[in-house]
Amino acid sequence: MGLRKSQSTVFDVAAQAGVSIKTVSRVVNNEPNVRTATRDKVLSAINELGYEPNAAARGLSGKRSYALGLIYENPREFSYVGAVLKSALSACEELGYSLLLRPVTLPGQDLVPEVRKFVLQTRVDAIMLTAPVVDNPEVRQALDELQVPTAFIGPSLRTASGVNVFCDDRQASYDMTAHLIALGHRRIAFVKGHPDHSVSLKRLMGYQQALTDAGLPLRADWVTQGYFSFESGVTAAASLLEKTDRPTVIIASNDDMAAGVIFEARERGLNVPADLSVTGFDDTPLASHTWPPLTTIRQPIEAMTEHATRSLIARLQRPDQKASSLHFDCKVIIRGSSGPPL
Amino acid sequence: MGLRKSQSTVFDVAAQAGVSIKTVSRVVNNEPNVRTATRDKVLSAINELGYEPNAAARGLSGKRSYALGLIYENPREFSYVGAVLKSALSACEELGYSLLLRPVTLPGQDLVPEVRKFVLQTRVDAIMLTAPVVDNPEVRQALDELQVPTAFIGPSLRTASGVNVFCDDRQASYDMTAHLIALGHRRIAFVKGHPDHSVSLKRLMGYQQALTDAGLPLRADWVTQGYFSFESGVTAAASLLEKTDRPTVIIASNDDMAAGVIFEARERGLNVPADLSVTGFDDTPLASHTWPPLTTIRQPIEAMTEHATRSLIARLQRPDQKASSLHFDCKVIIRGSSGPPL
DNA sequence: TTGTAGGCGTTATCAT
DNA sequence: ATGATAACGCCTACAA
Repeated sequence: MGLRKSQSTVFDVAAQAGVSIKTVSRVVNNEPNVRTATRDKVLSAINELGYEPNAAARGLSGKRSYALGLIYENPREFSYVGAVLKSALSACEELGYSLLLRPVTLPGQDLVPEVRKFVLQTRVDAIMLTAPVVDNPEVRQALDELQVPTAFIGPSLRTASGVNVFCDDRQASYDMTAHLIALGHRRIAFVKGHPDHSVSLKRLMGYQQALTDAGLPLRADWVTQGYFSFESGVTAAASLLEKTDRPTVIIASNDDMAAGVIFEARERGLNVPADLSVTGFDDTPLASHTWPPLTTIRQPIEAMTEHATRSLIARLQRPDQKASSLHFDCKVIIRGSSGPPL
Repeated sequence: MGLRKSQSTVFDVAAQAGVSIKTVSRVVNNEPNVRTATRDKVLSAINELGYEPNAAARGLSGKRSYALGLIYENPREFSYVGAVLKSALSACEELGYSLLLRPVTLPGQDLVPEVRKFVLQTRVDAIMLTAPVVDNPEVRQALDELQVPTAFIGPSLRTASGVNVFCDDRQASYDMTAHLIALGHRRIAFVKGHPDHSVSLKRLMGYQQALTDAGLPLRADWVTQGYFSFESGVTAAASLLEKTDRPTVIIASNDDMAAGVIFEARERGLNVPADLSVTGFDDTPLASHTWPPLTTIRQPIEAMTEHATRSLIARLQRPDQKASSLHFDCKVIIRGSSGPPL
């Protein structure tokens, strides 16, 4: 492989424009105190030479790297993480930031060194945390000690500092359950989410509260453990549907599991929703693609992530701000997988 | 263990270990010619200080950034891109590289400046290209002019340089079609993929060739245009199934569309596979999650990507290598969505 | 085996 | 409004 054409630098641009490198820097960074005529000269020099600032030099010299880090648990499927990734990336791009990915594995033997290494090596300006890592106390403390500005996407508790975005999973779950009760259901089962995720408990609590408020008993045998995966939905459904007094609805704590429930129902020759109603959570693309399509809860992941990203970057300009937190509403989306009981 | 406002550098480590910064550098980079005792001293100093090398400084000084760039078309769903992303990331991590993402939009008005900017600003050591960008002539030329080592994942034609991984989509499609013919099908429809993707044509050709070899006519009205999305699968199925002499099989050019076909079949009260067999391509997670699960073609995306990533990085150590290309086999996976015709 | 000097391309400081 | 010069943290040369 030959030599790479050497890329032009601020010096080249400065020479071409007949100014100093500092002036070039000012123009590139949109700093004030540059005469319009001067700015134009520099801009056209930049154009002619095809100059692009070197991010490494910038990061070394200045204090900031113009990069954010996104820490997430490596998923089997990108339903949730994919949505976060996509909107974080587009917001970053628009604001001139890049996004560095750091998948981790939970429960991690020792996430702290990994996170430390990530932050220190890359010198990201800030970190974004998604569920379930967002609730990991070790990671949070490590970040706190490193003094990295952090955005928390869907944390269990709002933090004393940083950017928080969340929605009321408990309420959403309550609403879904109440909706099903209103349809006439009395035999309502529930598939819990992964125990590491704080939302799992919240969704369970909403379900239980709605039953209680309606005067229905809480039957422990109608609550099964799931792990947010399709397969765990299949397994959970199998155990719920083999009972003689089987439920008329299964509420799954996410769409992947709900798809698994539908799958298992069909395997057993049950019709959805005639014989069994099924509902999910998240309104991922999958929810529209099952047959019948899933009644689910739309959580505005994109909007939440975009807000978190923008707030985080805004906060980098003006530090020492207090914690901010923004609440987003969830919404029950009714599709074909649910209906009144027979 | 206390608060560390400023992160330690090679100088701190050197002082702590009583050596020069160059020796620290040697240890950090596993260079030879360091006495074991010296190495140990340095290592423990590194440990005590919690030193981590600064990637920006490294990138600026040396000529490599230890980062790869991944360029992909921003997807609606991460079925294909997600698989590539995941395995590229894990290979990178293992080899001490980071991965920078660059989603683009095709057809892009002007991808060249975007790609140029990406490469020049980040100074990535190499680029990975996925379909369909991998076949975009402008992008390829821009990369060529920038003299960036490139890996091509699933290119239409093998390139004169760089790393190529691909599999024989035409053959895979042929095999699938032949399998269906062997089952007794004679009325076989096909949903094409997005015209921007080179695999779309290959998959169509395999289908046509199999029909021809079996002495079956090519019916133009049984070939519909799709765009790799679930919705386009629904639309295509609708047009195929409203015919009076409808096909007994629909071969969709990817799993998302196949899921759409199943969806539409059920909407019309058709049973799969009794009334209609449906097949997909790619064996994404979705393929196992539809009901019935999809007969499809497994393309070893992870293995291909991992190989591409490793080869690319290996090539960075020893430049001036010739082009390499590795072929991976596809395999028909038979599941419940296909069966003999009635 | 180890150390010293110089430079990578940018931003920051302090002049002018 | 503009410019000279010093960091930034590391690596590549070349010495010793």
